[in-house]
Amino acid sequence: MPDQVVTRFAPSPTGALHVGGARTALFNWAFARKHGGKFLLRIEDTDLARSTEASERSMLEDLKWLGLDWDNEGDVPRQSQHKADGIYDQAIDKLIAADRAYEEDDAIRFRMPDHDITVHDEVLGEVTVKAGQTEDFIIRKGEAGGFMPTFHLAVVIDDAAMGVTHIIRGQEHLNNTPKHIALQQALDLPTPTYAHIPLIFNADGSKMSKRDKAKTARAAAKDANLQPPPPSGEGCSPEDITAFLNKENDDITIATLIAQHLNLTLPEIEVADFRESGYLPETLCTYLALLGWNPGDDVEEQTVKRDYLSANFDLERCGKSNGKFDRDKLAAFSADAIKALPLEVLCDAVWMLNEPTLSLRFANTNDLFFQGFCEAYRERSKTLRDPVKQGAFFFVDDGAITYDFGTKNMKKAMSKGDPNGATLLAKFLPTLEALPKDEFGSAAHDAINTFCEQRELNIGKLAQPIRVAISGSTVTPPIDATLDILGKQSTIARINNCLTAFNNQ
RNA sequence: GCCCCCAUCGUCUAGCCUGGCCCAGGACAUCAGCUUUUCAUGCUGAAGACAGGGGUUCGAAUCCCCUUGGGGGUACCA
Repeated sequence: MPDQVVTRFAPSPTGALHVGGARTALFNWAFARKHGGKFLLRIEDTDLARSTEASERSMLEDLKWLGLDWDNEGDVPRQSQHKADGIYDQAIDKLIAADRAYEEDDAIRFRMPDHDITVHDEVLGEVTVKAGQTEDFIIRKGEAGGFMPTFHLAVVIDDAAMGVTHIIRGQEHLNNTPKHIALQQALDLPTPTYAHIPLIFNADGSKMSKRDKAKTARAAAKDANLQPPPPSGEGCSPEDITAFLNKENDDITIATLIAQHLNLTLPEIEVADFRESGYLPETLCTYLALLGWNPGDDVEEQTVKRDYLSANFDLERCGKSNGKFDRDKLAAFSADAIKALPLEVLCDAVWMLNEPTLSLRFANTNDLFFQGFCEAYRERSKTLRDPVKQGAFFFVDDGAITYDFGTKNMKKAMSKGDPNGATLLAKFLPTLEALPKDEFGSAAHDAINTFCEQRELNIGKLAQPIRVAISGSTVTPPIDATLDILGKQSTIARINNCLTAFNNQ
């Protein structure tokens, strides 16, 4: 191990940071932290046409959100700048002078050596590529590419310039490594230690890509028998939608529109998607770390947090085989993490999601009713969005709750038995009305108990009709907590509405 | 096609390097039971894998070879 370990994450800013990149970043970060070294960032923007500043900004933001801090904050090198500084041209001149590179058309090609090259990989072991197996490759693009260095030349030079000692990257680069080693040798640069980590795929083995969103939206549209026009909206015409449904494009905007219209969640691919869906950054780090790395001894998710990784991560325990991204497992980790959160932290995290409906009923994070709301849903939530999703009935007007008394569960709650739920509900209403506004939930709970005991009824006989009345469904958190959050006024109003609707059906 | 990598339950994996403690352990998912005023949670239990074939060895998930399967690369993308 060198005196000072230096790792780097070097994304090309051509889109959003996606989970594969996030894991690469995480491993580089963890390895550097473990060895008290440095974790650096670099922007690989040699592809002038595809690189954007917006993408660069979003990637840095996503890394920050994940909690992966880098040590060259404020001084993140960009290859386009290095090009301007002339450091690539110097190397090219040197290679041409030594006859290790030659011009072809207006590009410059590196001459591969005629000996075998062995990569000493920390996770895969020794990989030898025979002489003649790798073709001479372009190191500087022609005029069309702005005479920019290619990725191969730029990485080699920049890694050396930044003093990078360990390169942890995806296995898609394994075949590039002999090229890079050859370049390092020709340029008299040291060869860093390499570690190629396995790739991440979808559960069905396909590549995880943005197109999955379009595919999901299309499939859902087909299932719902969505005819072309429906969701058209801002900046999107019926023709656009037809084109999208006919697979003429994979426009994410249209996919998102359809998803909203159909009320479905598109598969998360990029880090930002997971944040948007309400996953905690720590949860994503844990899941990603365990997909490809494992501390052994049956150590599982509850232990493998960022701090643990920065103290224990190593290359020896990286797996060699590709993994499949399992959303159920991530969700399970997320549910566990949410359960373990201190209440204030949970409240802040839910509030930060900026759900517009939240401020309709709650003042701020310190609102005791909001805290009750978060507490009521913590055990039921897989993501931070779940409280608002599952508790949507809290946020509508009392008159806007709709009742469908025809479904099996609703029938059971309201119509079955003698007396039936609706009758019990009507009988119980005066008792509720007589209760004080404060501590309404627990008072109501006591009243329900008494009411049922007197009549030798199972508590559910009354609790279920109340659930139905206040939520329009048979599922809510425990009655006392729910009524506490909802308050006396809304509870009474909803019960009245419900009884009216029931009698009018 | 050629080159490279990989191969344990459906999934992520422990065990493999340093063969015997492994008729293979954990987690997620699944199923069943208990808890329960709904939904969850929680608890208990069940089912579930060494890709196939050859070797080596007293003994192989562990070492070697072949086959098969999966993946990556083969760009003036990174």
